[in-house]
Amino acid sequence: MVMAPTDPGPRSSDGTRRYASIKDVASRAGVSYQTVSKVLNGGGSVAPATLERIQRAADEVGYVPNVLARGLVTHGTRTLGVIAADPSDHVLGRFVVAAQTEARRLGWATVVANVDAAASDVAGCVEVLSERRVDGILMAAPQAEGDADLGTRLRGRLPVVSLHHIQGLRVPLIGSDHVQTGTLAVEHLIEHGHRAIGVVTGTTGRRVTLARLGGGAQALRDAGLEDRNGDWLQEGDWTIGGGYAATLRLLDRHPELTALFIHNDYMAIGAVRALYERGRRVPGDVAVVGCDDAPPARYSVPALSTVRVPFEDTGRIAMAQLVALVDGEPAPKRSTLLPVVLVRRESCGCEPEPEETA
Amino acid sequence: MVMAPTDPGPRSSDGTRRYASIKDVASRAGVSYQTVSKVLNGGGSVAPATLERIQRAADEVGYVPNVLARGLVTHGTRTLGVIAADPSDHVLGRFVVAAQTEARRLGWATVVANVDAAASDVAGCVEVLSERRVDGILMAAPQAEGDADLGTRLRGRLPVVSLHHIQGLRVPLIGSDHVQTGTLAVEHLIEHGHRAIGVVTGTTGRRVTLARLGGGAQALRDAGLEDRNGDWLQEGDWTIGGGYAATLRLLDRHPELTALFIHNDYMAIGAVRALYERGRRVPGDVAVVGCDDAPPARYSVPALSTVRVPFEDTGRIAMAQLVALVDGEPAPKRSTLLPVVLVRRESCGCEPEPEETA
DNA sequence: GAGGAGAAGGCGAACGTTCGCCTAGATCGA
DNA sequence: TCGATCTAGGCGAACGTTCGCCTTCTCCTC
Repeated sequence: MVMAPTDPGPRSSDGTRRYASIKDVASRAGVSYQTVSKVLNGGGSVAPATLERIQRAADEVGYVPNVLARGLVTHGTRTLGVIAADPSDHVLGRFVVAAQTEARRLGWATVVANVDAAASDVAGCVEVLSERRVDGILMAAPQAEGDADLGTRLRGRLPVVSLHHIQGLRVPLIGSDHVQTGTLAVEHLIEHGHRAIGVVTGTTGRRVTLARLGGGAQALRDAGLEDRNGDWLQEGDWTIGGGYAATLRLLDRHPELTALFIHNDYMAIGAVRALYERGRRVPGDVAVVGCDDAPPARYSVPALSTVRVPFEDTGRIAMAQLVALVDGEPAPKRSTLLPVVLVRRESCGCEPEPEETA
Repeated sequence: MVMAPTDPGPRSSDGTRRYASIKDVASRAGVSYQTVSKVLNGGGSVAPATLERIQRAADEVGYVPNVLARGLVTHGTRTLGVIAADPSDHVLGRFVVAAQTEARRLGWATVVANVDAAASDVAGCVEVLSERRVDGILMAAPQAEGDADLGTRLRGRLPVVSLHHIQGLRVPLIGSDHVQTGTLAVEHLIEHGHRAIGVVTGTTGRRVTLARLGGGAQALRDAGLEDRNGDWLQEGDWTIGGGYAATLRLLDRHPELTALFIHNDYMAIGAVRALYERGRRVPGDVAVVGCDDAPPARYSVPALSTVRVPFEDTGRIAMAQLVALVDGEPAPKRSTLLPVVLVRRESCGCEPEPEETA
């Protein structure tokens, strides 16, 4: 009795298991390897019997195409790179996953290079991606906004679509209407009768921050109120802890404040905690409106009023745009701005609207 | 006057900008391309002048090595793949980023393939990664635990290190001590005098869930209490909303409960909300202990007592282990279990310990 | 029964690298 | 002066594909 081999796959000269190549398939099927290539790519004319034989052979040896070799000759990898900021920021995480799902739907593979919170290594990410000859890049690392190098590093080599501005490089931007976000939030606080409104901002200088700030200021002017600046604004860093600390500073400077506009929901959670520790009730003493509609917002106590940002849509559309770009369609002339919507819950003082259960 | 060319880089026959190859560098430096290869890889003996000339030429044309071509001949890409569950779960996000940072430190590049919450496409991820001939895979998609195919798909081709069990495949596992997590949490509730302890579990059947459950049961037995099952246990799905709903069910079945052990902090946030809506105070009426020490835990109102899980360490160690494996070191015989620690905050009824500011 | 069309599949070259081996010249010691 | 040794760099082949073109059959039509 002959032992069945434990593994039919081909081996290298040193005996280790090797990926089967197109040639292994060919010799097993008794054809030239070019014919195998033909079959695997669905082109050319091949007799049904041969086709079936080749397909079976491929299965038997466990053939996995070598994208490296293919890319070498086709000058394309059908792979898109995503440079993502620290994905534990759920907001970007959702964006990235939506983008990847869309890419797969369109027949493209994606690889993501994550950069840590400090964005210390965007350059490294670009390198990793271009060494692998991705066909395009989706930038989702707002921390890299100030990176002057990035523009030159990316210059013209590859199609790029970005969530944020890139210095020295004109790329299609996509995102939501941050100005509107600021306007909606502050308008709503004004409707509730608030005049002494503090703001916990995102990172200073970041475009989102500027836009949300600008939208808020506009709402104040529209209501005939003066736009107070200076220490009515405190900088946060998008984290819960940052929001907590900024709120504490705000309360020290302006104990008379009755409302808070906070540039994201995580900071808003920190803010609510800070208010709680200082004995202020939300919304009784201080009303709070955040941004993003992060998952905890709805379930906080009190439930957080916020401006919902369509992250999934953004990811989907951004990726679709990138694919179009790679396919040679002209870049859109203007940035894409998705609208946002105010979600009234408890922290602003509204009777909450009914929400369907998740 | 001659116009300076806007871009010195090489172009393909159709006029589009092309990546410079080693041959472009060679002709510019006046040497054979093999010599360029020698220089770029730091091997061989080359005259200092030539070396400098080559390096300058490489800079001038903006040479970026082609990992595809290199991989073709070296049979290795110095790239590790990570299969990650939906990274908007911050907990996995932190793990992944830590792992990637470690890989970079060790001189390896990483690409991550994200799979959505339903884990509908782990197979696709494995495919994407093996087509790209990554040298090893780090699995971080607990949703895929039940995937029977996965094992065969991965079988023996590549070194794998995993965060979770993979059916039909013996791979080094790494994670934290989930049994201890359960024990610590329930012990602590018992210390506070609780006897009627409800549990909101993670996804049924998942190993983490089983382990945390087992640890809790052990704590009860050790205290001479009977381990109540059945409807003292309600299944959540790790999300805030899931925790909220499970807690509501629990309160319906057992209004007499005085404590809750919840298998992660996000569900715990939902639980606190549910208790609040039913008019129960935390910790006054019901004590709550979660797991993970997610960022919001510390800043919730009340601050959430929890069992801290060392995600960053896990990611770092997992990646280091994978690199070792790829480098040919023998696989560790036993799974790696990192210890966890109880963090007493407000929701269990303790005086909170002082914490340093983040 | 010659000519042509179409089907089936083979062949060679190229993609951008690495790697081992080879060669030409310089240096050196006896 | 001869050969040995070293240095600097060239050469050919291979990696796993794709792609355009070529060859051989078979079958049909007039």
